[in-house]
Amino acid sequence: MAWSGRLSLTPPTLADVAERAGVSRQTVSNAVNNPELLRPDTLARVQDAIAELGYSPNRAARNLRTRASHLIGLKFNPAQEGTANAAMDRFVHTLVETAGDSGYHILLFAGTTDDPVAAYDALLRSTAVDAFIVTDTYLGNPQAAWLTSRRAPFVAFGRPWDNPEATHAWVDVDGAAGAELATDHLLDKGHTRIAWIGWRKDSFIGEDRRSGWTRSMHARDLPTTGLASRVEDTVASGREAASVLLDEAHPSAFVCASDTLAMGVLHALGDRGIHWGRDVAVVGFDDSQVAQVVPGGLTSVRQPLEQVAVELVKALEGLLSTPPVAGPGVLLSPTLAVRLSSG
Amino acid sequence: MAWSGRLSLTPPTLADVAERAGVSRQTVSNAVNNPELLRPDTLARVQDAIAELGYSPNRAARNLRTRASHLIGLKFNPAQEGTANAAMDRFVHTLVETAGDSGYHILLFAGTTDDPVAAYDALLRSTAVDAFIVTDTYLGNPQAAWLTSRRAPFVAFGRPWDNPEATHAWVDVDGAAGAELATDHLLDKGHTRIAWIGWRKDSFIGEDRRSGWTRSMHARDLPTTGLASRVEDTVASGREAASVLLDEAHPSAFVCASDTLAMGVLHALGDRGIHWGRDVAVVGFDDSQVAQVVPGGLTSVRQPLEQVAVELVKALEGLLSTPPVAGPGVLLSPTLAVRLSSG
DNA sequence: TCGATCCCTTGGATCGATCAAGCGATGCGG
DNA sequence: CCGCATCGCTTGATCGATCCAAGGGATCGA
Repeated sequence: MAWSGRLSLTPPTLADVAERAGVSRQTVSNAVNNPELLRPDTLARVQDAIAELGYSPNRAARNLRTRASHLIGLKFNPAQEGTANAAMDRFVHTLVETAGDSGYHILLFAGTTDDPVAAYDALLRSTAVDAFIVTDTYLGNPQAAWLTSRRAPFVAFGRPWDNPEATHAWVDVDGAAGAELATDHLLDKGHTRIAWIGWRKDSFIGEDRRSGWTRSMHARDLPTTGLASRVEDTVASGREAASVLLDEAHPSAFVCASDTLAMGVLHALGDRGIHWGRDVAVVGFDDSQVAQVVPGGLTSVRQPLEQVAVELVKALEGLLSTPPVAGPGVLLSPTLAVRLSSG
Repeated sequence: MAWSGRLSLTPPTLADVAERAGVSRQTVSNAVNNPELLRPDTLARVQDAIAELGYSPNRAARNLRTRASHLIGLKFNPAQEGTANAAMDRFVHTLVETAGDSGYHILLFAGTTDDPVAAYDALLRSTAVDAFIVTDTYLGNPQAAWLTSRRAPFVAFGRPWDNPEATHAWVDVDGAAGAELATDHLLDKGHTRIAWIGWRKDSFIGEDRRSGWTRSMHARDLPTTGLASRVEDTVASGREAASVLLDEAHPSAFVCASDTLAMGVLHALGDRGIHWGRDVAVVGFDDSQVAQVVPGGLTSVRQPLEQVAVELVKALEGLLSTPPVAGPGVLLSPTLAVRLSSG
């Protein structure tokens, strides 16, 4: 506060504080970074001076000397229009908070689709960030391999599906367990013909979630053939897939790989005057805002994004400490947000 | 690329490039910052060396010398659970892209609710950011006044409702025009009894949007008394308000201050077996993902967030140029995304 | 031939913090 | 009383880019 009233617009420096407290610059530096090195009375005197002047270390200078920026790079991938996947919002928020508690800020950057590593490269070369959090792992992950070869510290939100040999740190949510949770929930409600609507086969995440559904069905010796459909992640294709399944397989419940697809199912049911939640149960995936506000509510698998953020930051702290501590992967379990759509 | 293969893990410096290109450090610096000062052939030679070494200026060093970080601070306010307001997502994305084109990155930080300016203060004092984009202006805006007194460059997304004298730069969307657009649309469809469900009176934005509805109604000499309701921004209160209005005022259409409230209206209509879109029209506000994926689609006022981002960055560039150019406020017009809920 | 550009070099200082070495005072054992 | 380690603090160098001032060499026109 103090210096804002002064004539000079430049913030106070370490030297200013030193002069005021009657000590050397280094002592002030120690007061800030290694207080235990100072005698209590000196420390108090320096802290008083710091408070009086409203001193805060200059980031640029500190970054230059210590070769660290205390910034974590995050490529911001927005939700697609017309889908229900707004997980980024909730995730980023807790990430910002958690990182902040550890003294890190999040630096957002945009990526060009044609060259996915260009933006990472630019930030690394200019030493603008200390590490990255990589989230766009839906279809393989060229960034991870590239960052590894570059020896750049990073943690991935998402398993290295395309490369089981990968040794980097990662945090992920067990999608199979989520789908299993959803299917078990429906089975417990008495359903036996439970259909699956998921993504196309080239999606690792989609196949993972699907495996939870099969696992759950097979555990009760129920058939799955003819009950599954794999489509694009849009409301329209979810609606179409549901329509076909209703005609051909007569399911009494649906589990979907996303809330977007689940909305498509609701749409198809509405077309036929079927009362969803009463006549046919529907469960989505991601617990998006859509699931929360649609009349009656859509039962949906909820990813523990807050926990994910905490684990990511924990892993990053390990990587950035000296010596670096490389943790193994962390797999978290989702929960089920039960609402009226599942009866 | 090049240096990543070398034994040394330190990135190349300006001096390295200079040596390789056979020029002085100053010339390399000029090649990067003032290319027009160099003879074309020298420039090419230096650029080759830069490319070969994979050189990129060290941000920390540059920041220290130039007293600029090329970072824009943005407090990340997440959408509330259970509401449909995920505008942040779309807004942040375009902001990151637009800022990136101008050489700026976005630094996210979290704010504590008890002291709204503490986080701003810390970043300013440590010279971590060059400027701020302030978005949380729903109920007055203490940050703006504080930042002004601190002489910190910033642009607000949202008008200075609580202080018309404020001189800072801002960008906003004309909420009244949006509500007017929505109401006119319904009037054109033949509706005359159009109800309004908005926020509590202490919300400047809510009152602004409401004024668009009254303006539109009065322009056609239609009454508004008894047709309006002011509640919390939740699905439940929207539902309740709609229910009361349906009983007492028998409207044939609703205009809402948010998609969240509009979802509440859909809920209330569903409760009574009224077919929305056919029997009763509904229009929401914000064009959230919910509006886009709800079966049939919810007609909604769409804010031009991409334009907002562009204008914000433009204003910031003005503020950060020398001499600073302070632009006046910019008011943008929303559009209407028409879907089946309005017939 | 002289001077005026133009393009680049040279050497240095600077931004503000941290690192590494060093120095005086104190305490303790021999 | 000396030697030596320890504590608490100071001093000079350093990170890498930019800014500044002065000047040198080549080219060109007068």
